[in-house]
Amino acid sequence: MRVSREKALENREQIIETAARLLREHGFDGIGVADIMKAAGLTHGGFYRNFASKDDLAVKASERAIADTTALLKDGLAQQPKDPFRELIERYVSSAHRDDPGSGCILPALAVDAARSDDPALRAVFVTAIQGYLDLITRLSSATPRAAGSRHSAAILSEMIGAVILSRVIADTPLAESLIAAVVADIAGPSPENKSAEE
Amino acid sequence: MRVSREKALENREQIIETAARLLREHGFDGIGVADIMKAAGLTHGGFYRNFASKDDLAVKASERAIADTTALLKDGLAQQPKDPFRELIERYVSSAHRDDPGSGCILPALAVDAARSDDPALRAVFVTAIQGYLDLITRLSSATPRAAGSRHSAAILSEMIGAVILSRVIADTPLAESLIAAVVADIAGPSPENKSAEE
DNA sequence: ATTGTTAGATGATGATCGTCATGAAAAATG
DNA sequence: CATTTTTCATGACGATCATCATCTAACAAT
Repeated sequence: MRVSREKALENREQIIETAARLLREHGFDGIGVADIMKAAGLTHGGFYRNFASKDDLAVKASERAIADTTALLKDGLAQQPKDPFRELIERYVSSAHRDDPGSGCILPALAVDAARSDDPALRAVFVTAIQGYLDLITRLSSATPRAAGSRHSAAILSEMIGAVILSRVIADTPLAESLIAAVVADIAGPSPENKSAEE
Repeated sequence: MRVSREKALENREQIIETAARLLREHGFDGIGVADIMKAAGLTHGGFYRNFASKDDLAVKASERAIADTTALLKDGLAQQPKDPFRELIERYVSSAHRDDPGSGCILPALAVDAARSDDPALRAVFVTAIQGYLDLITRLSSATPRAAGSRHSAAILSEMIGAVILSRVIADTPLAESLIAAVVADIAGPSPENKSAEE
């Protein structure tokens, strides 16, 4: 059957949004087209009118995921104008991010899958995302009077991503919380709240 | 047909070794039982006489991968008794490791896949591997008179893993080599060869 | 030498995969 | 109102998936 022009566009957005979440949760090879369509409230029939292939959807869903998390991050950092760098680290390396890969950064969720892919369009999306993060970190860390300012942004980003990935593996062990705390302190220094209590 | 008792054991080892490589290269969901068996020089028929399931093979292959890389690493570090910590970092965060996931550490290759799994046995293998690395880093970094000695091992391991993953995504871009160099310098300090030239 | 055991090849299972042809039905256009 | 256009559902395509039953031939034990 047919549907209004705006409803069709809404459906397409819904597919991309749903795929952005499910792909991050299950990986590129861990979820199928039919399941994505069903989760989006449609059947698998209309898929190939909207997308050329599953790879094509993966590209668009990854771009969407980046746009969504970037917007969310921008709002979050604006709320903490005093120390946006620390805010970035505390949001990124956190149990909340660890427990919700479906709405988190694509790098810890899908970068390994992207690295295995031979689709240049997909890889390009991830390269762009990495460069965006490197720019952001360079900007925020250099503006802050901390040891992090002297570190290369690539070193900081590597540590952030590795920490989220490791924390997801050990999510249900005693190690989990201490790893997050250790990495946040390593990158952003001891937390200001505890600092007064220490001295 | 049947095969000698030692040949059968040899075949089983071959399956595990082949799976250890292919799973690291393609991910748990990226390679099938039939392809693994074929690459091991067998047909898919005899698989379930050796392993209870594909997950069971994944556990045994992951354990094997850890044992192999640990042995390789131990040999490598023994060759550099003066500065084993730097040797560890330079071997781990390297273009060689980036370009050969099939015989590299399972953490950058499969930790994301393991985090998605609900098989407790598989997750346990990875948790053990992480703890092993944390112990190794603690041991080596504290014995070395460097800034790394004051960093938490979890922070260093996160940075190592994140760097390898990122370098695999950007493998064919100009960024690739500079990221590796930046992270090695960040963890282990400026390389000794260049140090004399700098000053 | 005979016989029982068993490793692995053959082949089939149902499920799921990505992809696409067709049809129906409603929106868009005249 | 009539006609054309287009979106999505139905359903099927062949390929591949993990898993297993069966068979056979050669090793192992007698």
